[in-house]
Amino acid sequence: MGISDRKEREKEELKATILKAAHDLFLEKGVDKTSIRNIADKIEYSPGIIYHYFKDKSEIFHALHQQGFSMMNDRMVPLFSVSDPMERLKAMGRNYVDFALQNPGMYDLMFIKVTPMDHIQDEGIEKWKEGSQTFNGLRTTIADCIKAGYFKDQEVEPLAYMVWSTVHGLASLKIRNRCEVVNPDYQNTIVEQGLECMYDMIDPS
Amino acid sequence: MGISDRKEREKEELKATILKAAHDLFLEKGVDKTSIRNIADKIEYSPGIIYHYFKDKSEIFHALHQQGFSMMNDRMVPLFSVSDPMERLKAMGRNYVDFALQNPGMYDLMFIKVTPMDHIQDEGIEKWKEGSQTFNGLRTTIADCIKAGYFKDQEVEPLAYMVWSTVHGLASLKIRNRCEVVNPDYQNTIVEQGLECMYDMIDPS
DNA sequence: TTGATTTATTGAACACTGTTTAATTATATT
DNA sequence: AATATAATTAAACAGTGTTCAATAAATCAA
Repeated sequence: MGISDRKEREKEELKATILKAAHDLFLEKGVDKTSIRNIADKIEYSPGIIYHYFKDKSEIFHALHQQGFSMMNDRMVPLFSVSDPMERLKAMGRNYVDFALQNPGMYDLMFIKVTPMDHIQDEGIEKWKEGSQTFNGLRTTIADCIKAGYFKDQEVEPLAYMVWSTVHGLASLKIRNRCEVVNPDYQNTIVEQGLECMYDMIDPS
Repeated sequence: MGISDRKEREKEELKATILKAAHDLFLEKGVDKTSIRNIADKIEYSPGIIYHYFKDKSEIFHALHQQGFSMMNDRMVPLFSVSDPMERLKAMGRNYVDFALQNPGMYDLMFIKVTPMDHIQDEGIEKWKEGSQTFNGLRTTIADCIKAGYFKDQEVEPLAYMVWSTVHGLASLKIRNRCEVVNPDYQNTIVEQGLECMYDMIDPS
């Protein structure tokens, strides 16, 4: 049975090669401008081969989408060693924004692009597991904050969604070039300052 | 000179017809799935004609982009009759989110899609006028809030960007289907509740 | 009204896209 | 070595944005 094992392994290898090429290409040129033929050229195979490893283009994007969440989770996990929940919440916020600005292509796919969510719904992937996991980290931290006496009279779920919305807004408006309306003196630091501003709102000292 | 006037008028008419067709089509099918040929079919002209009225596809999107801002401004202007600045700020927030959820296609083009901003930068349209105007309304209102004693020790610009980010986040995560991670009991009302939650943060009563 | 000129419009072409499929090559099994 | 299975390709299809020479229509000058 060693042969079929090796074949299985080789299949996985080519699949990984395709994913890596796709990843590199769309970090370099953007998701929209990366074509199947571009990927095929990069790995020096014919375009058709890709359809033996992925159902369609959106399945490739979905795979990268998952990789992105695993990257983000890897960065979030260490923060759970921060015992003060408010400090942890702030650290998560900064971490989120930093991730977005350092990996705009990935962030785009994870939180802005339509495609990967379409795929999730089409395939009936009922629970968007990676996303739920990340959101749950936020939910838990906010629940901890409430237990610690912060956010009087607030519910966890709307609060978590609002905090997420704020950091997503800060990052995505920047990524999608909507910050031109901001006073030029603030352009370079506006995301950072906006984040600090959120800190002051959720934790008036 | 009446003839050239009429020709000018007819040219404007066809240009408006193209824009209307484009507008209808992309509200119906989405921006990405609306092609030049679709628009040409709808107005019963050949595809080539569109390039006599618009430089390229992104110029059409930019024109609709501007229409969107004029729609939004029309909804914002009346709010300046609200004299209490905090009440006005809250009303602007609700108005913004409502606009986004009622016109997701337009909102997409105005604040999420890459294309129209690309065009603005390529063409050297130095000051994104429509956007600046809308943002300035927010800036003014927040400055009024500070004068009225709200937001102690905060700067206008970061605060305005943060508030904008929050409402943009609330709306865009919903529009781009990222709310599936939210507890199903809250799904339908999460944007509304998130907004209320923001109200409590900026105006702790 | 005719002929010349300008303008509006078309249709075909180009290079690209995602995707499918029959044919081909390579590998594994008997 | 012959057969069966799997991997890979090349070609095709229908679509995309865009350009451009050819045509049709409208205007101008005589």
